[in-house]
Amino acid sequence: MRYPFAEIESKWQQYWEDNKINCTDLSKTEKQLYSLVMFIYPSGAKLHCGHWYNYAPADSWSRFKRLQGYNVFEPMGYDAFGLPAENYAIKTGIHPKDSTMTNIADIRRQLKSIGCMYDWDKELMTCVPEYYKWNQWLFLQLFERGLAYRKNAPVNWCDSCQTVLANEQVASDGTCERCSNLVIQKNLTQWFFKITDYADELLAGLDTIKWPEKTKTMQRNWIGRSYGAEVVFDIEDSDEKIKVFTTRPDTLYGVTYVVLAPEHTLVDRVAKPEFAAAIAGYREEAKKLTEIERTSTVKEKTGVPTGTYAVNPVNGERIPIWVSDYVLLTYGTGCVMAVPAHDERDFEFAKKFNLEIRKVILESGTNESDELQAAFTGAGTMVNSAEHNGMLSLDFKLAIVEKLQAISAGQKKVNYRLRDWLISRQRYWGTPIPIIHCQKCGEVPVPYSQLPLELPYDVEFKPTGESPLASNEKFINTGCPKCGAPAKRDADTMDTFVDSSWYYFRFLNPRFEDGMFDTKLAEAWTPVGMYIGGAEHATMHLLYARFIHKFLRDIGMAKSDEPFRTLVHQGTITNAGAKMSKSRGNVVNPDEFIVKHGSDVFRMYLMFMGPFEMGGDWSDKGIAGTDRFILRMYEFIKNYENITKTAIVPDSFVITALADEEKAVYREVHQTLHKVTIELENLRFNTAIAAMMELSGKLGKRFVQCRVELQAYVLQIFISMMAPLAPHFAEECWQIIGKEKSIFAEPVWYTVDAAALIEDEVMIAVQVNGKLRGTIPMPLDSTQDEVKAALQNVESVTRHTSGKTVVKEIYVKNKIYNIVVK
RNA sequence: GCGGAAUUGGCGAAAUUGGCAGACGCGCUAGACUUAGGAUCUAGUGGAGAAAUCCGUGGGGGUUCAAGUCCCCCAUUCCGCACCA
Repeated sequence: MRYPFAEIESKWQQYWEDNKINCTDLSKTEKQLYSLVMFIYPSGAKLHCGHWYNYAPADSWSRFKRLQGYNVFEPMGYDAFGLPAENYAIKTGIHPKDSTMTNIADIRRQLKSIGCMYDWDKELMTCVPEYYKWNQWLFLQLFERGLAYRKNAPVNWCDSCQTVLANEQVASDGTCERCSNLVIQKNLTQWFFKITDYADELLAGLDTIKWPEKTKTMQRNWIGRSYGAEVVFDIEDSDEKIKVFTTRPDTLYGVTYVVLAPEHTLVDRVAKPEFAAAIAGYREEAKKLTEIERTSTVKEKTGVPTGTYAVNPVNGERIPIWVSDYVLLTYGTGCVMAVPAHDERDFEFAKKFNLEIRKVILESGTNESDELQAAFTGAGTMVNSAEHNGMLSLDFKLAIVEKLQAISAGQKKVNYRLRDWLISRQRYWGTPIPIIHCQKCGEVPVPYSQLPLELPYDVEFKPTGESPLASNEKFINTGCPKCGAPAKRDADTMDTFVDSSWYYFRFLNPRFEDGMFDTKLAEAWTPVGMYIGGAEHATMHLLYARFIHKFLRDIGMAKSDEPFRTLVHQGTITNAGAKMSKSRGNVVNPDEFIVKHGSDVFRMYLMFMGPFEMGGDWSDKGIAGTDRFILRMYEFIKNYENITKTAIVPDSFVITALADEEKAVYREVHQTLHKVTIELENLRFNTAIAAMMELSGKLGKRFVQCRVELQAYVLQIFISMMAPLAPHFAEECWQIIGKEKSIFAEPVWYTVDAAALIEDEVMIAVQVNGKLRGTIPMPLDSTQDEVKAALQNVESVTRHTSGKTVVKEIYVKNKIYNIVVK
């Protein structure tokens, strides 16, 4: 005998679609809940078990909320622009648009087979002009406010993808996030979004949202705010100045040299001619190193002198200027004041090149004359610091900044690790940047009336390091909107993270034509109440979306400060220890399980495997368990056809009025309901399912002894508890017991009867010297004396106490009785 | 190097405030029903032992009447950050 899942599942999916059960009425804003999963990238690899592991439980949570009476909006769409489609085109000659559309059609079919309550009327894809028009609009809005700008900067270049990457897209081992090729540095003029303007707010906002602590920490570290001072050093025989950022202005008297990053433009201007050759050589060497080699903490320090000296603003000392790759151009000012005595890196460098190490902060318990074995980075008392000697370094830290300010040689400064978001990509399959470059007028925005600036279909994809659009004459040549002279369009396209940084707004009405999105709907439906997706986006998508949301708020489009109120990361499903990916060839296709077991069983199995946020290595070993459970329940419920029609089912029962067998059943159902409600609320599907299985085992013989009204009542509760976890199954069973309407059309979630949670008898564990010697049933809330009296007759206990002295007795009501004997 | 999370039967995993370790499921064993069983049902199932009992939550110490849970040290795995001045 098998559970006829194929008929049942297609029947209900058809029913949901025909009756628009899953279409949310967004005009009803009472008890509204926007429940979102990260939309899908439509690659050729199609849907794998990892996607199911994300989407199915997210849907179960949403369905649970719907049954509880929330008006839930659950959309799905396609993050359809991006490099893989273009790389595929280079390999096969199939146009990205064509392959993407084919993939979307396949993936849509697969998504529908999960049976999620996606509102398909709101489906969207980012690669159509109706969508990316608004990326361009957003770009122009940012541009008008100076938040989109172009600059020449050393950028991360992936030679295999033939494009630049944002910092966030470079993995920590210096490889490309997409293709794992080694990323190199290149100087290019690129478009940036000024996310740094929002650094402080992005940091502060983290305290207001319910996100995993780990993700918030990652964002905090990524933003990397640090407090300190900017100090200006004059350069001997030059009008140039060196600005440095330091978090330790208190060590200023201990500066014995200054270091510039090799790429710093100042290097050429300050270096003495006789040192130029050595510097040029050093720079060449530095360029060859990968980011990871260069920044490795174990690498030995290298560097070359410039022959020029800087002047310490507080004591007028001449200090040599060096060039070293341990200083990064992209952090702070690209220049560092070196204090070898109090900084580990400077200490190491000074030791190697025999530079002076001067102690200016004395560690308590040490003498000024003691030789430093390592840099002392803690706080202490000032020494060798002129009139400030004897001061506590912590006090001096504040005082010195005031002094610097007074002599115009520095000021307080907050510095960020976060850098502006580089959004240009030298690729085809993305949103064209709506800028025209005119010889006379410079960067001229494409007028709003001309949006969307459409991506042409006919282009050459061969990666040349230049955007494919550059070679499309028809696209690239245009007139300047300002002066009319011949001009060229920007040939780059936008990072696809621009698309995903606001898509949750667009979902509310993807066909909206009067603006980027319907702000009225947005006001009622955003921020997103529950957002579920992978943790790998912690410092990319999830940071960009917060930034864009705040920007949209600032231009009056959104009312809230944050896009995603609650965030949950599902765990990663690996296969043979590795993340599933087409290139590794370890993708597990869910389709075969759907064919063999059906969608509900597969979904339940995924949820039953373990905690949602944990993930784990793929195995289908236990799927028989959920399969058997569903079959058993189906067979069981089939015995009670139309029971709700034949019996008059009351809304509630008074437990005291029930017979003993009925009481037990009633209690078990409510205890399970209590447990399942809490577990589902917290996305602990595994324990919710376990509780359901436990209940099914317990009902057993007693169920048939119950009056028919109670039987119907119990079945109703049971099916509604199953509905979020196995929606097709529940719909079918709901119909079997005689319900006319879909359970999701008329949602029900039952209320726990508190009276049913109270047991009148409890099992007390009895210990002697902490070792379990027996358990005895006792009436609820029995006193210590009552339990003690009952224990006299328990042989397994008295055996261990008789003839011994009782030292102590501990009784925890309704739980445990521990006798300590000697 | 720094930071975080984890480590529980043969396997996936449960376990309020410290209070009966192993719920639930897989697998396994035995039985039932069957022409058959890779279907289904029933019972058993952490290890050792005939039993009483003893031992068991990565390892070692500690606190406590009582520790998977709290404290200290160590190991392994995964993740994040990695010269951030």
